[in-house]
Amino acid sequence: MATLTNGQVDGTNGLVNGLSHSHSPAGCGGTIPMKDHDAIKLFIGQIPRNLDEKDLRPLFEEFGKIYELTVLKDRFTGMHKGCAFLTYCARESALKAQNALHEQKTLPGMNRPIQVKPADSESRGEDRKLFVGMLNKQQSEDDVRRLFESFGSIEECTILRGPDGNSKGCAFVKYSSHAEAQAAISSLHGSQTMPGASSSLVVKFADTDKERTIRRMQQMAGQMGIFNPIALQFGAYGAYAQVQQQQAALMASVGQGGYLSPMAAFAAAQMQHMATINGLPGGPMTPTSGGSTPPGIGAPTVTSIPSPISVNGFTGMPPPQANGQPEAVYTNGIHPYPVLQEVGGCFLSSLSEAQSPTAADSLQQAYTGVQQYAAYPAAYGQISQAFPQPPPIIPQQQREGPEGCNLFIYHLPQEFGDVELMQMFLPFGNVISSKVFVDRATNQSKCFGFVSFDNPGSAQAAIQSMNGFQIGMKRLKVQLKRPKDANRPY
DNA sequence: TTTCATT
Repeated sequence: MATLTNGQVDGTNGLVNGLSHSHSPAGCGGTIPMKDHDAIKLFIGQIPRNLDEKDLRPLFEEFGKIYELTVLKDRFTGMHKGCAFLTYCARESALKAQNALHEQKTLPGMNRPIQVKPADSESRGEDRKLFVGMLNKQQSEDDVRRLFESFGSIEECTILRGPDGNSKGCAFVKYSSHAEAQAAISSLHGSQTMPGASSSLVVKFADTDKERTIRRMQQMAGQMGIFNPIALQFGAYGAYAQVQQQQAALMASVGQGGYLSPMAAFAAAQMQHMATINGLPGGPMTPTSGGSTPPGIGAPTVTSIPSPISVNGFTGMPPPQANGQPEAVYTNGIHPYPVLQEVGGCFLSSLSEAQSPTAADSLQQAYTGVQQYAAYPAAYGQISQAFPQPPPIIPQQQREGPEGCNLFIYHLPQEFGDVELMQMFLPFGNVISSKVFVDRATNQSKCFGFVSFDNPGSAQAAIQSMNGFQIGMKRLKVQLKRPKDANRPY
């Protein structure tokens, strides 16, 4: 059917031709719908983005009277998100639809079958969903089910696959209860090594939204090209344009206390930072937090942050305490640069419920990831400053600081030169020198270098925030430089 | 080795 394979649906019959029996429920035209008190809201996934409510309605109406059907759209762009919520007047209709459709049919243009299942809001599934890693890539969903079925009733089992359909060697398994999931972890985690897997089976609770957010931010940081100094200096304003939309999204989500897309947060924070540095007004980023918004959830309160125009302004300046976090959560009381940290705080404020001294370790862990994330855009701000304005102090000569002030940095991006290296570390203090080592023959960076500060505190702060910082696929190694004569036996 | 998406 050409209409469908082209993804062109005329809205009156396109989809139904393939899927429904053109049956209309009798007796419900024109009535005001009422739903049962035990109705179930269904989540519908894998919907082609060119189908709207009126296209979808016929497909679902055959299972009963629809109370509400809403295609999810981006709040600002209006972009179809490829999924919908569906509530039938009768609970029974939802069950019938789920049975008949879930994973049973692939809509035109989609490469995975339609999803019809209770919405997250109906159940709260996170605490019974497991991530299973280190599977053999040949193992099917059924194989995984067999492995897990003795611990409880499995509601969902999905092998993660790439675009080519190949297994990524991991899966999600959702039980009907937390206890069942826990039992599976106890019995299966590390219990065996699948042929071809590089280590033993991993069975753990799947990431929470927050963990996923953090993971995504890290990935995004690698993707956006912001670690490439060329892109940084010449592409900053292009990036600015690209993300404006997302900034708008950030504003409203923050204002409404809604979900904050990591991309939006990241982009907005960058722009905020740039605006601040360039002495521009913060645009529409008026903090709207208040009322029930928890501390730290507000828009990054740039207005409350001293303008970081002075390079020295970064030195040892204690940032505002987002969330009222105790000092203890920062190792040694050393703080990353404040601007993005507040955005970090935004994500973390909810991670840090139920604070207690015993929670300090896990908090520290949580902070480490975000702190790392938080740190770079500070450097980014500095670099963007270099674009419209003369660059900050460039060291005229190699100077080594006192012991404890000199850092060795490994796994630098290939493109990084002395200046980029310095800019990356400026947020932590006065950089008195920076040197990337280059291959004499090729003039290519050897991807390591040295940075010297004028005081050990700055060096420690830099280690704290930048060691392990993910850039693309690599993580920076940032440690104290060994004293000159160390490790020389002669 | 953490998903395509959950107002």
